[in-house]
Amino acid sequence: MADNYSLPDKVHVAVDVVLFTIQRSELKVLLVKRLIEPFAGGYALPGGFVLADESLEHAAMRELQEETGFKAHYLEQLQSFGDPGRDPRGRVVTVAYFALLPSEQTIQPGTDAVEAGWFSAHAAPALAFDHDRILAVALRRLQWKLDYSGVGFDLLPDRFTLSELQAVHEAIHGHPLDKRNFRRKLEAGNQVAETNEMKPTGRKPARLYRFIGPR
Amino acid sequence: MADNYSLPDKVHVAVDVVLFTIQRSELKVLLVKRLIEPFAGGYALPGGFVLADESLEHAAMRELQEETGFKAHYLEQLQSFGDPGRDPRGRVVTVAYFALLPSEQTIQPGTDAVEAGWFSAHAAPALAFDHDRILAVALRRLQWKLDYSGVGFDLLPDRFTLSELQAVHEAIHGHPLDKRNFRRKLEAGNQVAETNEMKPTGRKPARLYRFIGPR
DNA sequence: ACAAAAGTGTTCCATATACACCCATGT
DNA sequence: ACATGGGTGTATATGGAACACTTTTGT
Repeated sequence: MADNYSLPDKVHVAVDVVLFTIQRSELKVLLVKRLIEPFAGGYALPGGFVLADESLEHAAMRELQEETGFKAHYLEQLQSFGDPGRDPRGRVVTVAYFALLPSEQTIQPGTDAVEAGWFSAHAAPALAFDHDRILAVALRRLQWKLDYSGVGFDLLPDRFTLSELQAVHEAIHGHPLDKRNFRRKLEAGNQVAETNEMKPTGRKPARLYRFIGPR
Repeated sequence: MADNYSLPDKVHVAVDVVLFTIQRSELKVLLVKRLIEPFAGGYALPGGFVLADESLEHAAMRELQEETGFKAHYLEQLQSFGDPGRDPRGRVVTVAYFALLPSEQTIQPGTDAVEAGWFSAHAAPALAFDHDRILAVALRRLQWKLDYSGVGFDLLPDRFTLSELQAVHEAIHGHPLDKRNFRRKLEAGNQVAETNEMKPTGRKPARLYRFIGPR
């Protein structure tokens, strides 16, 4: 770490959170409406500045909670974005986070501070700052993680049917999957265990499963 | 992005660079000796503070160049580290970068500003700050990228033998690979093309290859 | 009875792994 | 001539992809 340079006190650090959920088998992302300039009236990812004594993760959780009322079920760092000029107010480096919310909890957000809402993740409106780019990176990461870890479970309640889980995967990848292949892979992965409970579906009842093992 | 919070002007932004190279079939990482407190006399990753009007990538390249004289062949963002307390001087969020240098260029670094040197990446000394953690993350990323992209080529001169390339993979993964399987996978990947040149090896000459196609 | 989603196996193909010998050169 | 690393093929195991019918319930 160089000590032979004076500190540039004008660089600020923010966090932004890409919170995904599933609603009616569609992948949604949480956006907030900006009330003030710049980009007033436009949509942006929830986020804000990091406080002097909190970790980056804490800042991400706090901003999400304060701005939208939601508490993410899964949170991981995505990438940092710091091009000069990405924020017209000054030099802001943002650490982007990627978060998931189980579908049961996606009630409409409490409009405490700002207007927030769920938008189709695959067809989101144009966003403020470089948030389009951040969203695109988050989407790719989500698709990737889905195949290589059990991250899909964080989008469902703790008891779920296999068809519901498959719908999550289909919504994220944007194309249909083969039911039998999907189930075989799940068995092999030892990530789900059946329960004794059945879910009445209106037609033939479906067995409920629960998540086990490491994600 | 929250506007209802005053900006915490005490958060500084730095970059740190994990520069890998191959020397005598061993994976090495570039470390600098710290001349002043904190951690004076200890080793650390090269890095320093981001200037007000440069991109994060630019800061990474600049600090590497200034501190060690090296110019990375490949540079990509790794992850950001920002726990309060990671730097005893104050609140510093660092954006870590991951970089590669072809083995031909790993002459001893110019000791302009600080003492720098190459250390075994798998058995590096204890590092200042949280740089051990950063190095560990970089190593995992390197191993991962090696299998899923042509990143290994950035560690070799632009003409290389297949045995040299295999040695790079073995050094990074830390275990031997099967020669025929390794070569078959390369062919399938369409990432290398043979040249007409042969490299005299002291024994049977080896064909030189060059990198083609996307990495 | 019928509509609708739940559940269940097999075949085929591609990719990964294990393994051993001859070749060309410099000394 | 011999020592050294360069170069080459085959057989087996494993994982992914394609594909259709029966079952159970509510109406």
